[in-house]
Amino acid sequence: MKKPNAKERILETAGELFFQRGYSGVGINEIIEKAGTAKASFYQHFPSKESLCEAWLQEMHDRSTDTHARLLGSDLSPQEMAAAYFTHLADFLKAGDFRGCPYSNTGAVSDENCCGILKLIRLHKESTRKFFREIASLSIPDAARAEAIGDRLFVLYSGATAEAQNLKTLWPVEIARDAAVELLS
Amino acid sequence: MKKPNAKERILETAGELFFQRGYSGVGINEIIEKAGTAKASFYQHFPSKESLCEAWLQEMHDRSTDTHARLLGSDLSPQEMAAAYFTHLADFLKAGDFRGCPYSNTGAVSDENCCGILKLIRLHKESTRKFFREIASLSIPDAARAEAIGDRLFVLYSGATAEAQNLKTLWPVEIARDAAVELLS
Amino acid sequence: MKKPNAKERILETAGELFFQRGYSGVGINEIIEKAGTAKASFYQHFPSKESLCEAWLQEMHDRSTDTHARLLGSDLSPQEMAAAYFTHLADFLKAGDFRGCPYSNTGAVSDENCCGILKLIRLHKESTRKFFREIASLSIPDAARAEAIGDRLFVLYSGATAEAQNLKTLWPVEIARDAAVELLS
Amino acid sequence: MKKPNAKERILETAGELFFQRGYSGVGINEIIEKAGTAKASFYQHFPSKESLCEAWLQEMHDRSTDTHARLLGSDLSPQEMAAAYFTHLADFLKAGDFRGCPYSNTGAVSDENCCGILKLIRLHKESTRKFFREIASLSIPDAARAEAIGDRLFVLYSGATAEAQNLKTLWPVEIARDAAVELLS
DNA sequence: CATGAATGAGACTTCATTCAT
DNA sequence: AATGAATGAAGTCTCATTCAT
Repeated sequence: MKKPNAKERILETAGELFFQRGYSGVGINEIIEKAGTAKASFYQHFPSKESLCEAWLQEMHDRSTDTHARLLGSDLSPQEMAAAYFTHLADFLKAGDFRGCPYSNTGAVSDENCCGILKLIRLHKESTRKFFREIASLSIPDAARAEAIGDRLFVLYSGATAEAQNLKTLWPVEIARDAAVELLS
Repeated sequence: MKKPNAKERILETAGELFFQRGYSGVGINEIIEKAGTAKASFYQHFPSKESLCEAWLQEMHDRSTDTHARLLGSDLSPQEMAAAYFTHLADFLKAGDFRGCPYSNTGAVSDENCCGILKLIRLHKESTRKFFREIASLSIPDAARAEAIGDRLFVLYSGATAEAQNLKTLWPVEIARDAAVELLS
Repeated sequence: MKKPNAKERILETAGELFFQRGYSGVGINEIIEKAGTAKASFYQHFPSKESLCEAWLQEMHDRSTDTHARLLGSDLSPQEMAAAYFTHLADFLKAGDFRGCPYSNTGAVSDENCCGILKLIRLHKESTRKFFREIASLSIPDAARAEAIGDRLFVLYSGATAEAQNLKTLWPVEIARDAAVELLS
Repeated sequence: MKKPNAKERILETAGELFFQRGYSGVGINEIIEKAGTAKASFYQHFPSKESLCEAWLQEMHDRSTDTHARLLGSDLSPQEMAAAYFTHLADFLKAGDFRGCPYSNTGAVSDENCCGILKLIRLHKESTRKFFREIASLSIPDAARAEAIGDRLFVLYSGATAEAQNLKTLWPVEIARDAAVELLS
């Protein structure tokens, strides 16, 4: 009755469930049941539900860091980079039933006690902000203006994600993409 | 020890708690305790926790409708209207410990079963979107372009609120305000 | 499926179980099962397992206070009082399968976090000590000597209870009773 | 990172923890963590937590047997022996944060299933009783009376230890020592 | 001889809700 | 209209133990 790789199965299962229904909407019981693990096996690998959430956020952050680097390392123009990113965002949202940004959603149910979680959320958000600033700096010579435009892209990105979730539609992403392309012209 | 207006006290108490800690982070027990009501009195006035949430969202929506009408009825220029709105948003966020948008936060923990809640969220969001479109239409003659710019303002507003919550800072709001003023020039 | 008087049944059931197997050896699940209550019913009446323990200790303390008062108010001689008390102790231990002193047993598994429990234990022990001092003062004119003898009776009583538990025998109680009578002569 | 003498380290660590917080208050996980051993290494040396407890009690019993023999073999008078023993007890209790008698504390959380543990407790208690009887026999010619007085010393010793633990004070030990000296005069 | 992953059972506590009065 | 007691289900987490390597 022993099954190996419990940790991986738990992390993968939890990732899906947290994404679909939110950190507070998913219990340990459901996670371990769907992962086919015993409760104690879970706590062997993760000291708490909170730490599981942190592992999930960290894993996604690593992946998004890769995506950012790949885009910035491509031979696309800044506008094309932004457009590609928003297109990728639209695909992601559509595929995920418009569940929005996992970081923002998690932050919505985390109080100041969850400092590990909150730190990861801020880390990811600042990292994404930096990504947009770098794109902006590629097409805008003035450094200060480039930073401001980068931040504007970041805010558009965040709003597009949030409202696509709230309204279950993709038009906010399209609006944001158009605005981004305009800002980078 | 009889206290009148139990329903109002419950609604007010729940509003504060839901706002501060999120719908899923507050239990009925805490609400009735802080409101000074009995368990069964609560269920006399609200058939479920969900319906209490709906009443809260509805109440806030009514207030924001008033705010929108007052702004649109003022003699401010479109840019001034937008600027005033974002300034008001900054004040609201600062006063509320950067808890962000109650609607988005509630949506983050509601699944498709909570259709009443989701409907109110969409109602409010569409109403806010319409508010920004009306502002845009005041300064942009072309109707289609005005709608697009209004939507852009709406997305900026949403992103500013979300990231102010995530990063516990006001710069996203300032970025959004600057962008809004620029778009309306 | 509703049953009234849950609190009383819980307290009675818990008392028996705590006494028989110790505070740490009995779980909430067993208590509520034997009491025929739902788990949430338990927590309606007692905020925690610890507070249930406190209620149990308090209840026993009240009973022992009555016993002390009744003995001291009787027309027995001091020696007869002490003898009666140790006889009563022997009966109690025999009836209870030699489980010893509930207070000492509970103290053996309570750390400094359980300050409410520890306070009740000390309260009861000091109260019992006072009871023995009062008996001693009835037959010993010198106040200081009476207090010392009273304390000696108290220590004998405690040791008799403890070793009757450890050795599952009554001779320690008989030894203590003989010593007590001798000390009061 | 290999560490030798895993068994000894486990026994030593467990001894400290069992003494400080009681048998039921310490888990295997904490023991092996503090001892720096792996779970399975523990079960290689001890078939169960219960058997670890037995090893601990046995070890302490051996040490106390030595102490008894050394005292009885000394050239002290019976009164001096008793006084020295109670002084040693006071030092032990003060040093150990008034945790009382490990045997009695362990017995308080052991039911009839733990027959190995209970047997060791009885063994140790009878051995201590015998020690006091031997002291008494040194100063009391009549054999029967010596045995009774020895038992009385034993009960005083037990009560002093128990109440020093309950009340976190040393006066019960002093009372018992005074009584012991008086009984041996 | 040593290890770390896996486990079933159970720990204490809280959830939103309903009942009888 | 108002109440406090009662509830089933679920919450997070820990227990002593065993397994394959």
